[in-house]
Amino acid sequence: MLQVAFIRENRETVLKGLAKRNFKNAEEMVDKTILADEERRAIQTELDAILAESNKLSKDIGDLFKSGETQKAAIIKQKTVQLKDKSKELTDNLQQKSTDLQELLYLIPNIPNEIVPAGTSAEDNLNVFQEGEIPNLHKGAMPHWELAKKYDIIDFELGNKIAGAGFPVYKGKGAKLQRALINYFLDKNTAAGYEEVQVPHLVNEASGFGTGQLPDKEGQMYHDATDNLYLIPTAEVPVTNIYRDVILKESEFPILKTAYTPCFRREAGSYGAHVRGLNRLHQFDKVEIVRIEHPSNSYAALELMVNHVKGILQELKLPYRILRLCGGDMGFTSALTYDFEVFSTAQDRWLEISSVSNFETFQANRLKLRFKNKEGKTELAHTLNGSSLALPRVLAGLLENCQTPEGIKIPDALVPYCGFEFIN
RNA sequence: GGAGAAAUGGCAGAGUGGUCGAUUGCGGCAGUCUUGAAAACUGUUGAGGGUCACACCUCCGGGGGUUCGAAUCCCUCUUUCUCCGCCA
Repeated sequence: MLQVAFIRENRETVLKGLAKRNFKNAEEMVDKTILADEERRAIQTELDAILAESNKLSKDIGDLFKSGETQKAAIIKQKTVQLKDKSKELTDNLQQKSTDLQELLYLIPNIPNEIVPAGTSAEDNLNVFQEGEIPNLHKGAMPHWELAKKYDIIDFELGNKIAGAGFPVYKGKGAKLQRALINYFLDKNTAAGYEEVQVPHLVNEASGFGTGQLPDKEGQMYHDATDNLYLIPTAEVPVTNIYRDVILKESEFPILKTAYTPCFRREAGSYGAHVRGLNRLHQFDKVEIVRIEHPSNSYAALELMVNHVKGILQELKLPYRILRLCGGDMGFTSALTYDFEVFSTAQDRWLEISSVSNFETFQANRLKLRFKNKEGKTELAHTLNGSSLALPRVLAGLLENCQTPEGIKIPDALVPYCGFEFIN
């Protein structure tokens, strides 16, 4: 969430940013927030004065008791009763106003970076880079779900039986290929300096709030009501929350983490042809990279992350492109996002396989993730994350683009991880 | 799952109703000494709100209560430790 002080002091910038996102009722929301903040501070000031007086009187009573002047003490005691009533009332008001303010702040998305293109939908995203050859497939080339069936490497019906739609079962070389991809991605990430971590796949409410999944995306996560835990929609949540409520030393920057986790998404309301096969799942595997950066370095870091993911796709020899997301298509918490899409030749469409974002201080503010700057003051850090990479659509692209009449030709980089060169 | 104990600043650990946001030690930072470092000595060192800056306010696991006054008493939740049970 944005800092109130920032909104207060940069009203125009905030409004401009929200306009880029096509955020509705921006002016109303922002002014409501500023007003709530003013009211909150006014109540706080009033309350503080009463508490100060009340503290003083209590001390006086203490002194009077010590010197045996109990009668005087009794008189002062009566005075405090009124103060107490007033302070109780103000405390309630303050709490209410703070909650109101908090709720407003939760509703305001991050301000897009200068270079984010204006726009309302995926149509307006900016294609900033593209490479890799789109293969000419042989006659009879198939989409991945048919290939999966033909070679018996992914069983959607079986997953359906065990859990439901969107929970595939990977079999034989399909399962092995999954494991190979995970190991390959993790190795690439650790080689680039990211420390590998294994994290819980369920998180508590505080973690959900920390990275911004709660309160607004509640319905997209699986929730265990008995213990009030959420199945993670991405490793971003547990990994970034390692640094919730942490004050770093400036020398600790940068922090680089990578984690493999399954990801669980309810994806309520998504049905139809474009979610077929591996295109959209309730459970999928992903290897994530997370960085905690000094504000002055976060955009250089974003660049590094983009180049890192590029390197992997080059090595896999998959045709891909990079989009700079427009204001309307960007995630709630992001200031700048690059999406990677692999071309699915048999489906003749691009599939998103990675999303790399700089959140600036938006998450850090919720997380209370700070560092001590050179002046010794605490300042919010910047958080970034990206997929490196999400498995199902990489697999879809791989199966479709690497198909030959003789079978699926595994990219060279993966062969040492798979232990086979062909799926046939 | 059952019984008992505990939760205090980066860490260790005092404090059991009144100038306590908190003794002390370690660690961190700055300085003195030193060619430099170490050691020693001196000083400094939690977070948030508020203010031009002070003042002032809040926070001793979370929430609630008693009291003029709570780190300290009561209730409750969470977590940790010890013992027992179960167990990959």
